Amino acid sequence: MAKPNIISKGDLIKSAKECLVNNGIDKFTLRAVAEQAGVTQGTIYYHFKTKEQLLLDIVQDTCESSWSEISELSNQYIISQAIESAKSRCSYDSFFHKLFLTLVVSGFNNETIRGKLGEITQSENNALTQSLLTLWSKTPIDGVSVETWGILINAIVDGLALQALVQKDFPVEKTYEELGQLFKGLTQLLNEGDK
Amino acid sequence: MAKPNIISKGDLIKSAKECLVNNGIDKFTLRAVAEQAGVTQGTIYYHFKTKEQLLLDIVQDTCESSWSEISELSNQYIISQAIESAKSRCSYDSFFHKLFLTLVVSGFNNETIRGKLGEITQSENNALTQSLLTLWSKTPIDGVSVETWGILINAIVDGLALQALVQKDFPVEKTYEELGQLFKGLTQLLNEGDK
Amino acid sequence: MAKPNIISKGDLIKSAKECLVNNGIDKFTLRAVAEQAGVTQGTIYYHFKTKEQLLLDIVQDTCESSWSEISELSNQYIISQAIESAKSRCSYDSFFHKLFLTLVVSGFNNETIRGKLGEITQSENNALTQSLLTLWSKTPIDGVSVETWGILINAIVDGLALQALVQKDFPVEKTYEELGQLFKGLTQLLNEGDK
Amino acid sequence: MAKPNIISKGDLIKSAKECLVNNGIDKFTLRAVAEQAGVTQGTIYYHFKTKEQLLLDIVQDTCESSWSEISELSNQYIISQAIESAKSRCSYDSFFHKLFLTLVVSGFNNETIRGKLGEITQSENNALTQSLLTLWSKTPIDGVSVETWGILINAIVDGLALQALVQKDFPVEKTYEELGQLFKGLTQLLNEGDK
DNA sequence: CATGAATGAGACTTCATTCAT
DNA sequence: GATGAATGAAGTCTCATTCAT
Repeated sequence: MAKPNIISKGDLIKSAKECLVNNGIDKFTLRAVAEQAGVTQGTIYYHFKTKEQLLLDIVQDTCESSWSEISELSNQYIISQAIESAKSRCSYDSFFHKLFLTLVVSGFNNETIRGKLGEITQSENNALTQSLLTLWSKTPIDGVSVETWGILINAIVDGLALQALVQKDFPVEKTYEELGQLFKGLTQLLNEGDK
Repeated sequence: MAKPNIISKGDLIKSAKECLVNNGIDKFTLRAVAEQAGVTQGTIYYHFKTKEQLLLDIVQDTCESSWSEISELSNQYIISQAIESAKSRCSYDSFFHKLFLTLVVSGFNNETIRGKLGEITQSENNALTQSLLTLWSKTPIDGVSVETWGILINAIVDGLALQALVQKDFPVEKTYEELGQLFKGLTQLLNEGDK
Repeated sequence: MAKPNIISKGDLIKSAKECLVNNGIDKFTLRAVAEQAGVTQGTIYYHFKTKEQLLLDIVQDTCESSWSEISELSNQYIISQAIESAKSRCSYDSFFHKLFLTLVVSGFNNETIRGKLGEITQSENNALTQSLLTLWSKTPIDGVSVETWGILINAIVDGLALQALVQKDFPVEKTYEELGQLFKGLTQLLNEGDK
Repeated sequence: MAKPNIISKGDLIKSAKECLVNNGIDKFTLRAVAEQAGVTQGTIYYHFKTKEQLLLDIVQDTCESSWSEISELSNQYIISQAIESAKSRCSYDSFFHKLFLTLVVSGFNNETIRGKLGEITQSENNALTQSLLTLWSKTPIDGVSVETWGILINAIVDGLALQALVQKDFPVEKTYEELGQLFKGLTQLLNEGDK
């Protein structure tokens, strides 16, 4: 009774991600993943040695997606566009941030996961810093390195997402609007300082 | 064979928190909690109707602790001290943030938990805004309301904690030092603007 | 739905032994043991940490039973009675030897089990040697130490049991009858030699 | 992607035997056999209808090997050489006896296997008896038929092997040395009796 | 108050087996 | 001939939960 459906590893990972986000971490069962993907549990074990390996592959996949976005950012986009993208993922039901935070929490007891998430976060910081450098000749506020600005922006994006995830009526629109103003203000400071 | 040890609900909650943070969410079992507290599983059921209720009580307890800290903040402390306290909890092994994020992730599938965490986050925002108002007569950067500054600071604190949790060598010291400089810088802007 | 039936570890081990012998080693499942004992699988796990531990306890129990028999042998019985007892366990459906051989085969991949079975076998050898020494002043055949006679008798008993287990029509009666004659003959040799 | 390796049934049986002995009966899986043989599971199903059939073929093959040895024994070798060969297979890691006992235990729940093993054992007994008859004109001990001597020798060989399999420091050398003495002694008895 | 024995559902995992290619 | 993808039943084990004592 073997149906060679040829379901790919990628398909399974996608189903697994949905499962993880929709069912929550403690109902993230292989049975649920199998159902979601329309295969049997055995099939999952044909592709992934263990549940942990599946989770690891989810992390890997998530990081790779992030990385490709980051690469585009550093090359083509400027800060304002990065923030625009962050805003679009800042909501009470953000798939992206639910997934990310769930993985972070899983990582608390799995150094491999934790390490990978750490790397990707650091890459984000670096990319943001590079982007800032194309915008600012120097820091707009003395004592705050552009490197740290990169870290802070990333922190703000994650921190706001976190708030939006727990506050149904979080003012995403307003906050991001003013965050934009903040950047304008900072950039203006630089120009004034030049005179 | 009943030992009238008189273990309090609070003791159990404390043990449960430790369990949750140390063992991770998927090894957060009632047996583990019982062992941690030095009682049997039955005892837990004497105090909590279900496991979910225990989790809810953990959230409640955590929120209450937070609330009492917030109250102190609004009344007695100023921003710089709040930040100092945030820095002390920003580390790779932060019990507080591990607990908080674990609860947030649990909340993704439990509106009660999520709601409580949302409330407490909002309270933090408000308290920070109040604190800022005692420091700043108006916003240091046009277009960014003091309310939003409160939100942003809170976001930064959580976002930095998140980074520190996944990056073993995250530069906590340096980042918080420069975050301090940022505040000084902003406050100075206000004073300059006054002239 | 907890019924405090108070089923003892010993009861479970007994059921497990029956299961092992009746169902065979590859159908020796915990479900089968549970059914045999009239409890649920969970109950088994309450008493034994793992399936392997249950098997180990079966071995231990079997060895202890053997040991108590051996002790009686050395103290009260003489060789001929030991052989009588061996004969009674020599059959196509011998519970004892089926169990023993099954454990031996399990031991091929478990040094703990193997070690215990080795110990008990050695004890049997020793006991037999002691028994022989009360019967024979010296060896009836030059060059064969009484120690070795002990080993050989034990080997014969096991070897015959093995044959009986695979040959439906093995002549147990006749063989043991002549084995008795053999001992008589050997003992007689000694007496003749004395003259 | 079919590799016409032309792996023979015999090769698979050999791999399966190794698997059975090395991994033990409960890790005797078709996947393991396939790996051992360097083919995929499907290939095994091309050659054997079921796993049970493979096991049966292992038994068959083992019996045939035994039979050819036995034939040689009856025709060319004398008892002392048979014993020499038995000694060489009497060890803590005897592939032969591990395999044989494993098959015996499997046979407890499979009459086909059991029957075949019974037959081969009986053949061994007969061959030994025939060999003895070329050596002894009559039994060295009254009341013990030469037929029974054949059975007893076979039992000793298996029984000693069993002991060696569970006792790491079983005195194989010494025991077989004295077993040789025993035969010399018995043969001498005959000669003395002739006078 | 608290325990310890028991449960039953469900989790992860393995494995013999099938079948299109 | 042989493979690899898939299945589904069954196995080991965990865990929230119950309840008599």
